[in-house]
Amino acid sequence: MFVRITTDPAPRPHSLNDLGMTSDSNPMVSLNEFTYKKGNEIYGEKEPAEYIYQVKSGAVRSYKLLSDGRRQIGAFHLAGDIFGLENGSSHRFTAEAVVDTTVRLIKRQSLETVAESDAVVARNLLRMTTTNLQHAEDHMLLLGRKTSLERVAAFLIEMDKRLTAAGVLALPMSRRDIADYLGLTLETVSRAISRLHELGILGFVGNTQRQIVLLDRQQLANLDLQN
Amino acid sequence: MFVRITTDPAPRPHSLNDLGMTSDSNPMVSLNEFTYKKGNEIYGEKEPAEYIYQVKSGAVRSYKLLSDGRRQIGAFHLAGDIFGLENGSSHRFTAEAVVDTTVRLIKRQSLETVAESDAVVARNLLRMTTTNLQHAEDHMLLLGRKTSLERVAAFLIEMDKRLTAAGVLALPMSRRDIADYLGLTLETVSRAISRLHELGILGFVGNTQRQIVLLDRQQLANLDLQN
DNA sequence: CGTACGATTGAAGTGTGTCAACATTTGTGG
DNA sequence: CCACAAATGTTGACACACTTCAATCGTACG
Repeated sequence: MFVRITTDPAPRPHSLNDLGMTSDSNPMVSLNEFTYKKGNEIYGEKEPAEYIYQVKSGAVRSYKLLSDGRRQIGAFHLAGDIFGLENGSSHRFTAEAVVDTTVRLIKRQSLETVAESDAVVARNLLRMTTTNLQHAEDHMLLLGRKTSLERVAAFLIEMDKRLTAAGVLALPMSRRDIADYLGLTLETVSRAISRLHELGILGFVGNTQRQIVLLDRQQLANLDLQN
Repeated sequence: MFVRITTDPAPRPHSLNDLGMTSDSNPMVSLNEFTYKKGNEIYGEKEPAEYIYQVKSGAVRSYKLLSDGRRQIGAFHLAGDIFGLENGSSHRFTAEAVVDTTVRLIKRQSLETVAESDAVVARNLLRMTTTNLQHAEDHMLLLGRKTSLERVAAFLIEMDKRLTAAGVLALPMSRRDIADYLGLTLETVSRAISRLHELGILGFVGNTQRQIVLLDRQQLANLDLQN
């Protein structure tokens, strides 16, 4: 089911324009596109970072693995987000398509070359890195100190802000993905969502539970303690 | 109060030289010093960020609080470290002196002014922010997915790398600080250290347990799974 | 339409938290 | 420098939030 957003002049967070680069203004910078099937790897941890990416459509998870398979997802990247922006020459996460996903690519080196001479690009690069840092800092608080209900509430609020269309949260990622993002098990995530449903804080579209309706954002925000 | 930096050729991690700024090369940038007593606040979360800081001696903790008092320490800043480098105009952590601590101050605005025209300063600013981001990313994995023993092992390895003098770890921070850094309780930290002692992985100087000797770094590294 | 995958729910287990007692160290004032 | 008080650290017993294991259900998609 498609929801058509007619005109979208709204400035998205982390658009390529934020870098001060478009194919128009910088014909040197190539903006290629590529599509990944659900579950496919976009790049692996410790691989050399040749490109940075912007999600055109779909969703991406960035994660680290421990040697025994435990996984921590550091971030989900949704439409408009830029990811793969590492410093140093290699990626610090593995990135995979959560669903079929189309991304734009920018050669990392060309970006750095531009940044060297263009203060605007350099500053925006810094601002984006800082935004990522800020997200990581907030997530440390969540992972270190919040209860399962607070984590799930925070997650729903975050997703609500980022991908709500028509008041419905159509989460592209599985319970396992959510769990690995929140430092929980998928069962605990499921139980927390059930509990929020019982509490009347959220509802579902139809009988499926993939599409969530937030009925009481205020109560949800109260569950996730202010930091 | 002005402090003249005489000669400091030693390349510290994150020294002010890394910013490409010394009082010699940039007489515009003032390098003041200030000393904080143990436990005193250096700046508070959401306060306007006027300065950035470099630890001259001592140690600093940066943390966030939930409204009910739960605390997550995001980082410890030791001699040589630069902290308080936020983007946006306000601090995202509260910073406190763990012990009596002397810091150097740099006016944030003057730094940004220099960065605007000096690509070297700008790049180093980005590099330092990226280093912070990298630490936060690794810490998310620890907080989300590691056991208490793995966390404490990782902590000891980190501190060993950063402040070992003469093979002895003299931790400046309390068990509570360590716990709030690792997302545990102080009792769990204490038990983990006792366990590492029983396992022969670490010992103590004298009868006190404030000074820790790492007897088997290899075994300690094995406990903290590679990521 | 059936098979497979993901989600939910229940029951039982466990790692870490909580509460409490005691030990040790640090700080303070005489 | 000692004596005491206060703060910090250790250890034990018990509690509980979350995990683990397992069964069932629902939905998607060949």
